[in-house]
Amino acid sequence: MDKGWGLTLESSSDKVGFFKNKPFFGFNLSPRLNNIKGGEMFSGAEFPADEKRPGMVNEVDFFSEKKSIHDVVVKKENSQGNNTMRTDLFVHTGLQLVTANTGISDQSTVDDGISSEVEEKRTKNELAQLQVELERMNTENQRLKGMLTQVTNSYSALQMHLVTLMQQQQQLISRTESPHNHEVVEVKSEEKNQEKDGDIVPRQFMELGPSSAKADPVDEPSQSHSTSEERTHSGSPRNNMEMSRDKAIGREESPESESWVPNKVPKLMNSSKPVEQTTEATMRKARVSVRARSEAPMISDGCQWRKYGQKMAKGNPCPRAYYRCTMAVGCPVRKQVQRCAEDRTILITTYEGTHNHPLPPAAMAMASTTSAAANMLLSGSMPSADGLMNTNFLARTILPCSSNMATISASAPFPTVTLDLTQNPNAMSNYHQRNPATQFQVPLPAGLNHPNFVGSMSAPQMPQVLGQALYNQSRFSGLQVSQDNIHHPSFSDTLSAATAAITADPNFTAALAAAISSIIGGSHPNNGNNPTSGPTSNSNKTSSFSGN
DNA sequence: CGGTTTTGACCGGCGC
DNA sequence: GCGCCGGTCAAAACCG
Repeated sequence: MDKGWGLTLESSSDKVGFFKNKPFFGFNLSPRLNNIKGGEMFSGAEFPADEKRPGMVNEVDFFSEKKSIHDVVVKKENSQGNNTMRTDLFVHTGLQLVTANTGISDQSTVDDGISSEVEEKRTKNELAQLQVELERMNTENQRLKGMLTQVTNSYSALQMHLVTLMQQQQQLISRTESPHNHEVVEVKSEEKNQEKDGDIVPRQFMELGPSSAKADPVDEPSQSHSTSEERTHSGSPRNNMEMSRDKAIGREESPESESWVPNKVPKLMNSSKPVEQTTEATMRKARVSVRARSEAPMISDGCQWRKYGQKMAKGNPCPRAYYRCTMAVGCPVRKQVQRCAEDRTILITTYEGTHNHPLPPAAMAMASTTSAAANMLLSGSMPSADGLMNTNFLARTILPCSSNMATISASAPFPTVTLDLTQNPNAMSNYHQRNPATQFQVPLPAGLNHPNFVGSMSAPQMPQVLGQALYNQSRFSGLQVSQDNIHHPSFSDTLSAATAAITADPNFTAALAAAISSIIGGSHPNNGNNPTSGPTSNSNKTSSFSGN
């Protein structure tokens, strides 16, 4: 049907040149009608000749001799329609006039008479209406997307601001209660004041690593500087890494040491070390771990990663894969991906480091998520015990609906924020009723003498963090899989639902988990490998790693 | 052919 | 000092 129209125009275009570039009814038919694009419609080779005939005949017949009648008919139809119909009529009429003026059409006709013409008209009107409707909805959709982005960002900023203020309040309390924290509190407050001066907006980069503490220039306005700088002083990731390692060992810090510092940071907890350095050590090791239910080998976060290692970790039969960000030369950001030992449907992705390059929007959302989490993790002031209590307190008081989303454990050597997106009684009803505990871990240094560490990511942060994560996930999927829409047809719906849940539904965690599950449940084009598929992929290798 | 993955080797921290 | 372990390297294999 639409092909016929295209051919009609194509035929006319042979004689009426200006028609080729003229937008007209049926030019951008909605996908549900046809995939014909504007250019294709006039390509001439698209359709077999016999397909041209019917539409052409009808159309030409219709316009050839009975312009007056046609007008009457159209008007009659239009009188039943709404505003959209009126628009259609206008366009339509123009087409007819043009076609009629070309004089192409004089192939017998009048046979089917007015009835077929009316039918044809009606169909065209419907199509035109659909097209206009589609365009209108697209426009509306774009507008809403923009609004959502804006609202999300504003919400994030406000949330962070609120949390920061609350933490400051907590710090004051802590200061009065525990005088030995005095020094730390002051330092932290200073940092926060700096943030309050305008740095609270969601960062565009993952500031989990050294940069946050060390006047890292890699904040949003100066990303290009940093990138160029990074490129000048490190021709390759290898060089960069070696440099970082040397610095880490020698502790001869310079502001440019933003590259990845392996978690081999030598003992920095000596009492002789200044507080600032201890803080930096903490920042250096700060991690954000995301737990998400996913069948895919790796959740997508908007960045490009290259696998550089895989090992068997003790206590987990699933191998741990190591990835390095390859979006820019020398980007220090790494991540580890591993399946949960208890439930292999859970994928644990741990981010560490700071990007030294601009990120795509989706990755920025994720970066802001992780950065917010890390900031929360690193910006408090309470020592471990207080932090634990306060976090839980906040979780239960401020976000009672998700009270068990905020827990703190002291099992990891580095401060780690764990965003658990697996808790969803609805979406995961089939399995995983066990293990309900670890939603939001803020592991503390085992040594405990980590005066600057603060396990105080407060619960109010969670909606924002999770929302951002979800938002990112959705947007990224939509962006990167642009040619892959078939696989994720419901991203926007998921996003909308999840966003609505975040903002309105007190049980947002359940909705989020469901949304995340649905999003990352499918395969992702980025995931060529299967790093966490368990010991199957390289079981022979496994022995050499675990080896013992 | 260039980029990515695989995988055995290596390194450094840490506990005993 | 030794062994374990986490993390990384880098050559070879693989892939599009």
